[in-house]
Amino acid sequence: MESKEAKPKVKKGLWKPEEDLILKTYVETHGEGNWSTVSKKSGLMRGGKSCRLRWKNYLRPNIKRGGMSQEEEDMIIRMHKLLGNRWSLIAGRLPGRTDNEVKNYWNTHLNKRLPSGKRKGTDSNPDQDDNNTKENKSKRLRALGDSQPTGNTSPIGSTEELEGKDQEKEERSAVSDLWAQDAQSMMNYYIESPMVPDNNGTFVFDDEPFLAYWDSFVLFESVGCGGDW
DNA sequence: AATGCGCGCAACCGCGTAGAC
DNA sequence: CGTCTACGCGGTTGCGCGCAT
Repeated sequence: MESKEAKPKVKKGLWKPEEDLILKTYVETHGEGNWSTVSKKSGLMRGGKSCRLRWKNYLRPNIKRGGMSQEEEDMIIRMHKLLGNRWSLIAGRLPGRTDNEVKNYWNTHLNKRLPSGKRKGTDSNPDQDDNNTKENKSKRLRALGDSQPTGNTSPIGSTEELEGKDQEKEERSAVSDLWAQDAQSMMNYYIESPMVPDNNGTFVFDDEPFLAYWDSFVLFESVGCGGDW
């Protein structure tokens, strides 16, 4: 009974060191992308998603593992207040950190520490709870505009499709207001108490990182979604 | 010393979006 | 223009470890 037609082709579970080595070698040789073919060509019996996740979260160069610094923690909290559960965006501002790690860190360390912290699975910002349902997810993405390096759609592009959709307009307006308020407080915060360079140099939030951090906000504002704060 | 419980982390799953055909 | 495929993101689950009883 071993030769079954429905044998599981895709391996699951924890990655073994040898699997890591295979994947790392393969990606370093052939580059990222085409994850669906990586498993076949490299000999790994893993799904493309699994390979991509493993590379992105653990094998990629410059990955920083281990405890978060106070600055990183503070950054996560403030970014989450601004962005909600936009883990990839938050992680994008933390050099060497991945969205998965940020997400886990939030769920396990930060969420419970906050006054209104919720339990696992309902980790959204209370202020934005209604906005974090799957139903509204795509709406929010369009309204906020994703600053993905892949060059995603402009938030403006979808506005033309909103004819008669007052609900979406209201939502966009509400989001805009929220951003304006929080951006203002963010600006005040960094003006009054700017980040200082970390002792070990792992995290610097002084000049350029600050600008890099703000570029998404500027992008958002510049596309006409926000007011002038 | 053994058992149970809780916590943290790694990985999987489903959905949405973008690009190719 | 419509359909298909691959990629990326966020939510959720399961496993392993450490601590308390």
